Amino acid sequence: MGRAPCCDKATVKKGPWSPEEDAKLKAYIDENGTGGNWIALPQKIGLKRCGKSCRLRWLNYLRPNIKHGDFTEEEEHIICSLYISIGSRWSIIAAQLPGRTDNDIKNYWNTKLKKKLLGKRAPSRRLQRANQDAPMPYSYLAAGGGSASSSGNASGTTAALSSSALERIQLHMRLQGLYSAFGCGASNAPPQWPKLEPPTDAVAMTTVSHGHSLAAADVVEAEQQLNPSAGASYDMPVPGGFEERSASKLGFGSAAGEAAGVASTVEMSSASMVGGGFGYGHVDELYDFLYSKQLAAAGAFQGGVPPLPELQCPDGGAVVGADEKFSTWMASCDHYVPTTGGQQLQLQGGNSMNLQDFVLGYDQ
DNA sequence: AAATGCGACAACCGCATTATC
DNA sequence: CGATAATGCGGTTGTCGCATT
Repeated sequence: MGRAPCCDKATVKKGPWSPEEDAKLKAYIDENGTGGNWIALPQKIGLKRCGKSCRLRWLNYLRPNIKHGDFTEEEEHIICSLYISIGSRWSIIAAQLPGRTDNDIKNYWNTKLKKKLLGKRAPSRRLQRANQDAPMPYSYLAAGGGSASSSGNASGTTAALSSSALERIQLHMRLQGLYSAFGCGASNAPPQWPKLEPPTDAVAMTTVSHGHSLAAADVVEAEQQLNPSAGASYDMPVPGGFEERSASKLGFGSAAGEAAGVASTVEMSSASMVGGGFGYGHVDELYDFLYSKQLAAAGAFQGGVPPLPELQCPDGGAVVGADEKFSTWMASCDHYVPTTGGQQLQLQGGNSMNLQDFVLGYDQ
């Protein structure tokens, strides 16, 4: 039983849009708006296009005030910070970058930023297609993985792990490697994850006291997927940039930071931006990492990878694991207080975040 | 000069969610 | 309140152009 198609694929044109089609669509929407019905729109203006295709074309290309290319360092900064924090929620990330579309950001991440941060070239798509007989997540391949595992059926289970989660683990570990190199790890003063603040107002996004937050949540996911019977350690290839330690053993099964008696928490900050700079807390290291200012000197990635504590609600209650758990927590935990102007997340220290800040402005 | 590899971007596909009847 | 339609979203694929062999 297949899903009913949204349009008649036999009569609908596919592929790149012509300037004439663009002009028709833009002229109509400029004059009449979308009319609230994308499905009917192409028929109204005589376009042989699927309504979804029209919508996508409008949102990603024709809509006013769209910026293409030339991401600024600040934008990269925001993308990386948010990706580490929330994963591939491209629409949410896009909402923090006026004029950018989720598609643009997604493409930019996949083609540039990911390589910049993970430090390895992605195999070409052709190569990936050629290797389809032995499916393996890209990020795992990029990590040089696939050769050794003590978890038995690891190749199969690893293949099931989302690449987003693995990438975030990699980013997490790279940053932790940096922190170790800077001596943060040895001082029992865990570094903070980036504190993101939207560029336009005083509302902040995420930071995590005692660090390690949401990316660590992916470790929980990885742990569960690699071995449902928790408590074990896993041989796992160390991701990009760590190739020289590719046989390192990572102890994912130590109930993470709990062993250290550290309850990681999510907190949000309402600290305002200062003088055009980002109020990113300890994100300087991330910034330097992004722009390779300290990589060469780091002598980095020695001393092992610190434990990765799980993420908890501010009350120490629900442990936040994978993306889904984060969503669930965001939606359900009692720090999430409805207000008349939209949802508001109550944060540690009395700060708060209006969730409507994440509303996309597509129709403006 | 032709073939191949690769990066970048646009567009498509299908599932999830939301709105409407 | 359930069914259906519309929309939103993220992952994936197609295509083009440049670089390299």
